[in-house]
Amino acid sequence: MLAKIKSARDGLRKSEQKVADVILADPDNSVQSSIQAIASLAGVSEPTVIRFCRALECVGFQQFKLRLAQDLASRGTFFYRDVTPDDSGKELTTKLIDGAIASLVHVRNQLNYDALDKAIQFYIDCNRIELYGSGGSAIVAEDAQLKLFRLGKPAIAYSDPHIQHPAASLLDKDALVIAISHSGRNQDLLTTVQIAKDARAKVVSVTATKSPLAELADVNLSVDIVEDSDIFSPVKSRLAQMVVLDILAVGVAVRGGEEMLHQLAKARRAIDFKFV
Amino acid sequence: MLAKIKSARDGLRKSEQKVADVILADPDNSVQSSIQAIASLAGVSEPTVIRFCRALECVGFQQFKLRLAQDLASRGTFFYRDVTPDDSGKELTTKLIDGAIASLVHVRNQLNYDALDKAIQFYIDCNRIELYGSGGSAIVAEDAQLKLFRLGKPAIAYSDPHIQHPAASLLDKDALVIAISHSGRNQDLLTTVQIAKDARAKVVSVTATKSPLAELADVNLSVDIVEDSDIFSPVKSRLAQMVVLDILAVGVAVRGGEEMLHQLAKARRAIDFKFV
DNA sequence: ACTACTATGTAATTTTATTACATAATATTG
DNA sequence: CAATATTATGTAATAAAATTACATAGTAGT
Repeated sequence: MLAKIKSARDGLRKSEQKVADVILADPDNSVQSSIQAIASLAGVSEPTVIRFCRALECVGFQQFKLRLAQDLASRGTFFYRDVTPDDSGKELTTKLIDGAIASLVHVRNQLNYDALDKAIQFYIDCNRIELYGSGGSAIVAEDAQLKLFRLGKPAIAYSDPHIQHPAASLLDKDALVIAISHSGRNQDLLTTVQIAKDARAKVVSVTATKSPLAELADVNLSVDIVEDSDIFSPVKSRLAQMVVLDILAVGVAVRGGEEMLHQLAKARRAIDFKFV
Repeated sequence: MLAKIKSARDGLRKSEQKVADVILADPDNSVQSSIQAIASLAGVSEPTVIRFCRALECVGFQQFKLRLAQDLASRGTFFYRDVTPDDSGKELTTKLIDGAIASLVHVRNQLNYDALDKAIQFYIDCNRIELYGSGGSAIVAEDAQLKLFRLGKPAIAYSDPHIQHPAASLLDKDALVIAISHSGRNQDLLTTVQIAKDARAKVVSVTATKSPLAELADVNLSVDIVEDSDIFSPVKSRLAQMVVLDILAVGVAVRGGEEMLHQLAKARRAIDFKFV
C-alpha cells in the first residue's frame, strides 16, 4: 500500500498529492487520524482526502486506513537497534522484542539437527538427567528441568558449583548431563563437566560453538548469540537456550511415539490448574 | 489481539462475551464491519460493543478495529503448526521457533505502553521489590529478579505460597510487588497479592488481560498467549513474560538517565565473566 | 424483600465520513 | 485571446457511525 501510494503519487492531482505526502511522511500516525486531521494537515478539504482514497482503489477512507494499517503491520522485519534514553515505551518495546526475535531466527538458522538427534537419543538411552548452569543459565536449567521432568525420567537442576561437583562425581554411564552456559568458558562448569565425563556420564551442552564447553561435551546444541548491545547480560541467549531445550524436550516427546504424547496430554491436563 | 480477546473473554460481562464470540468467529469480516453490524450480529446494543473495546484496553471502536486488523495482517508471517511424530529435526525446530516468534510478535503488538510507563514509575518510587510466581512463572520471577537486582534496589523472588503469604504481609507502601501468572487465576497468588495490597504495597501483574489477577493489580502488563497446541505447558508465555519484564527492566534503566546506564555498564563488566 | 450495585439498553449528541453541488482553475478551440 | 468546455477543488448539507449520558433491568448481598 505504501508502495502503491508512492508510485501513484505523481499521477494524482495536485491537492491529492499533498495528501499522499502527509501520509507518506508519517503513516503510523495517519492510520490513527480522522479525515479531518489529515485534511487539515495537508491543507486540503475533506472530500479531497476521500478522492485520494478512491484514486487508490479503495471504496472509502475506512478501507484505505485498514489496508494501510495491515501494510504497516506486516512490514516488520526484525532488526536490532540499540535502545537510547529518549526512546518512548513503544520504541523500547519494538527494539527489544525485535532483538529477541532476531536471535530466535538466528537459532533457527544455525541449529545443528544431527546434534539435536544425538541429544534426543541420549535422553532416550539414559535413566536420569542432571542439569548444570549458574547465574542466568541456572534459570534456563530450572526451566528445562520442569519440562524434562514430565517426560518420565528423574531430572534435577543444580546451580551451585559446590553442589554440582559432588553431584557429578556420583553419576554413572546411564546418566545424562545437560550443561548450560552462555560463553562456555565458566571454569567451575568446565570442571563439573569433566568430573561427569570421568564418571562416564553422557554430556549435552547448550552453549557457544567452539567454546571449551562445547569441545568437552559429547554433543553441543549451539546457541551463538551476540549480546553486543544489551544493557543487561545474556537475556537473548537465555531465551534462545530455553527454546533450544524446548525443542529437545518436544523432540523427545514426539519420538517417544503416540503413547508418550498421550501420557503427556494427560499429565498436562492434571497440572494445568496448578501450572500458572 | 485475537489471543487477547480469547484470554480476556471469560473475564468479560455476559453481553460482551457475545461480542467476543462474534469477533472470534469471523475476525476478517469483523474488521470491516461497523459497530452497528457487530452489535446486531451479537444481539447486543452498540454501547456494549464499545464497552467491549474498552475492556480490551482500546480507547474506542476504531482503535480496536485497527489493532485487530494489524493482528490479522501479521498473523501469517510466522504461524504456528502442531508438531507431529514424523517431523524431522528441522521441521520440529522450525515449528517451535516460529511458534515462539509468533508469540513475541503478539506481545509487541499488544503491550500497553501506559501500563509500562506506570510500572516503570512504580519501580522508581519504591525501595524494594518482591516477585511472586509459582510453577513455570517462578522461573520468570527468578529471571526478573536477576535483572532488577542490578538496578540498585533489593529484589527477591518467592515461589512457595506459604512463604509468599507472610512475606507479603510484611510489605509496606514503599514496596513493589511483581506478580507473575499465565492464567491470572491462581488462587494462592491472588491471596498473596491481596495481602500485599492490604499492606499498601504497589502491585504490577504480568498476566492475561481481564483475569482476576490483572483486575486486582494496580497495573497489568498484559501477556495473552494461547498455548492451545503446545505439548508442554506455558512455554511461550514464559518467554513472553520474560521479554516483557526485560522491557520493564531496560525501561527503568534508560529512564534512570545517563548515570544509571553508566553504572550498569560497570556492573556488567564486573559480572560478565561470572554471569555465564 | 429490600437495598445497593452492576450490567445493559435507549435515546441524545457528537464526531466522522460522504454526497451534492457550486465555484475556481485550467485547458481547448474558434 | 476570449469563450467555452473540462477538470479540480472547496463549501455546505446529509448520512452514517461512534460515543455519551442517562434510565432501567438484573443480580447479589443483607
